[in-house]
Amino acid sequence: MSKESTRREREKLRQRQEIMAVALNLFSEKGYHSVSMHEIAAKAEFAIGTLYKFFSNKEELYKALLLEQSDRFDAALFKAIESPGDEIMKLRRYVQTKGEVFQNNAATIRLYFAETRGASFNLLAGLDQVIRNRIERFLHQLAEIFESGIRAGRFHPIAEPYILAVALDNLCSTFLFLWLENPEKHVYPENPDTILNILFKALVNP
Amino acid sequence: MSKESTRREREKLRQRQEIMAVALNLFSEKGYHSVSMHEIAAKAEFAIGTLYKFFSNKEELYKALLLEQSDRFDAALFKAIESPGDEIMKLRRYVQTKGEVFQNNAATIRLYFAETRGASFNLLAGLDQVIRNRIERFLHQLAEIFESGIRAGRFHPIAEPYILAVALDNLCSTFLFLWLENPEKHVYPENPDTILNILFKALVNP
Amino acid sequence: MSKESTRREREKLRQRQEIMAVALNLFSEKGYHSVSMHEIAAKAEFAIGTLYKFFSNKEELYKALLLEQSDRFDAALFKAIESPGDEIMKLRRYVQTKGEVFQNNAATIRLYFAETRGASFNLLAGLDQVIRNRIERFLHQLAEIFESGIRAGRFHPIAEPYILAVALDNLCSTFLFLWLENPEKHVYPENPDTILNILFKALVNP
Amino acid sequence: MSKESTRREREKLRQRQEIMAVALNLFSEKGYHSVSMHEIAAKAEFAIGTLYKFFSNKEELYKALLLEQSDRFDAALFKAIESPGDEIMKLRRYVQTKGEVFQNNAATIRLYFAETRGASFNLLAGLDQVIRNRIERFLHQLAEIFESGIRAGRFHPIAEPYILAVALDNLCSTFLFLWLENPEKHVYPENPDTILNILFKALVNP
DNA sequence: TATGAATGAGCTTTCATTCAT
DNA sequence: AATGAATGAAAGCTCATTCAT
Repeated sequence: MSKESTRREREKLRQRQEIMAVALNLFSEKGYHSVSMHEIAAKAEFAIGTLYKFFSNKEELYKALLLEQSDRFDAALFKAIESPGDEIMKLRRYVQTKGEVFQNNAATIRLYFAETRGASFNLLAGLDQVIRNRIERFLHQLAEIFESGIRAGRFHPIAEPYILAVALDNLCSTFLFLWLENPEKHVYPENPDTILNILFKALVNP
Repeated sequence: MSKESTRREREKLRQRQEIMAVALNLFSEKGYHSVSMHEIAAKAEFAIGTLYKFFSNKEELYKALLLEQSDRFDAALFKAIESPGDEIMKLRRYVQTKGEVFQNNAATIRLYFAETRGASFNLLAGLDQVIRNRIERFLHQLAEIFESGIRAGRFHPIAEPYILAVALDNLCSTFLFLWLENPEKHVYPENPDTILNILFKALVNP
Repeated sequence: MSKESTRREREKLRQRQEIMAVALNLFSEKGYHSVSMHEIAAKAEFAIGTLYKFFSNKEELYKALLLEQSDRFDAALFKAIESPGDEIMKLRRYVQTKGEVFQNNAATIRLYFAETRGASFNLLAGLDQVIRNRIERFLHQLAEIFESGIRAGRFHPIAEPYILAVALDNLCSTFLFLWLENPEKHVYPENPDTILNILFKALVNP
Repeated sequence: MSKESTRREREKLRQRQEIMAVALNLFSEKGYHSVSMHEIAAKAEFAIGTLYKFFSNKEELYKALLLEQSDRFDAALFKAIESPGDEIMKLRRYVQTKGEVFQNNAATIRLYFAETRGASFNLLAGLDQVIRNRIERFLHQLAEIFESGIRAGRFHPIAEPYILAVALDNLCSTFLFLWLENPEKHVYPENPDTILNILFKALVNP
């Protein structure tokens, strides 16, 4: 009986993920408003009513999608900066992991930026508050690495740690967007130092 | 007689701008798809038919909005980097001007990023080709400043000029988005050097 | 003063006819519903308000058009069958006149059949009652010719005179429609007897 | 299970026919442009969306209507002229069948001629090409009967067979229209010979 | 429990008509 | 008297959502 219900639950979860996978592809390809619930149902080979058993409305499906993906990314990035090593190693791993995550989940990234669909404009706004908090928490964690490096005399205190965290994250995103937009022309550097050097090395001659 | 027709034209222009102002606010608040032409008409206190006298359809109204605003921004930014002075002065003026433009046109900026409305993900995609070309042209102009600085031995050649241009531009945008989203918490630095230093000064101790 | 007002009235009539001429062309080209009052106004180089000075609405303009044209056709056909001569000469003149009228007024004929636009289906229905009465009156006049011919022993009484009138009129229309539809292939016979013979000569061998 | 799906399909077909019946009545009463999809939906007691499940747009519904009816008429008329017998018997049966079809399907006939909805004038133009071909094919078949009669020496060769076919067909239509418009006053002759005599017997005394 | 037929609010757009100038 | 800017009812159509089976 417990086994039975477990099997059922597993089956349900599998169906839920099947729907989300189809929705992810469609939303990232065409944008939120250009995908209909019927289209998702048809491609996932479920009845439209079944979709509404799993997600109470279109918005919920969309949010669940974002949440699930953000979860995976967050875990991977947290893991990268929490692993042992000095500040430079941690940043290096962060740059590398962010690149891998982006490149292995192009559809999801597109989803993030495909359509903010609401009162929002900024890369964060329009996302679920849960996701925004998650990103904020991560940036502070990243800032702590800079702070620790500065305290250790390893980094110059050229800006506030949080500013530096935002700057590094943004620098990575910039390279990744260039790559996403035109993979032939722009390559996300395999060596993380290429990006870190923009922060680490002096641009202006002394 | 000429006076008469001038008054009419002025009146027409005023109405057109009134519609655009209302549309700008609504689109930037709620996104393209969540604003109806009736809503715009009602808020602008015109009959729905009158909107269609000025803009042949919703898409045209939206594009006209983007184009007009992009025009103003482009002019301001070009002026900033074309004014006399060495490379550092030009970049400084650019950072400052971009900040002013953003902060004085928050609604417009929201519009730019409110909704890409398509299968796109990148911040440029989904925009009118005219605007994309304009942005691209500007980035190349910005890249030339870096290139000139490198040739003059004033900058270290730590990355390709175009990459540096994109990086600086995105760095500014990122801080401005943080400010836009939460003006109390995040302040766009009044001193441009705060941003430029991230690129200009060594982060890692030698 | 009387001269003055006469000149004005003439001018007004000229304008009215100018509008009707433009409307006739547009309606016959595109059909009633596919022509807008604005289109007519623009092509006639009048303000839209001016059209409404002459015709209280679109329907009225259309009806006026039909009425005026029907007037001209009716006059021509009546004249044809009222002119002196025996029954055969009258019918001959009728066939010839109907041909000339059709061929010289293709646009108008198209107008008649372009769109019945109402609860109607038949070639008469949907037309103004005035026009229907006019046509009915004409057919009776035509029937009288057949009756007179039969009474004079000049025609076989193979059917009621009214039936014969309808048949002859329809025979002419048939030839003319064939011609209208494909002027190269089907020619309306220059010699009226070609049509009359279908009625006048035996088809079945005795 | 199969029974189940059959019942569903029958139900669907019934609904489709219900919509078409309502549409037929409305279109034939008021003409294509003067009937709205909402009106059809309301009268058929369906939601507007349901109409669009059956017919992808208004035009399709209209065409489906014409096609279905034309199909039935075509079959009946072909059957009439293909049944055994000499040319006169075939023509007689044709005249009779056409009369029956018209009189039993007044609404449909009205539909055919209710509105050509275009720049067309001719009774055929504006119809679907499929229907026009069907009519054309039928007229040629009818022409062959005349030709065969002429070759057999049974008919005088007073005109080209195709012309005679068109003439007979239009003659029937004309009388049927008179009847349709005013059933009390004009009677479509019960005896087909009344019409055929106009073609078959000499009108003018020798 | 899963289905998908049915719903109808709400969208964009057109155009006959009005009326202040 | 002539104008044409302004109006808004109403059209065709879509699609998120519901609920009887």
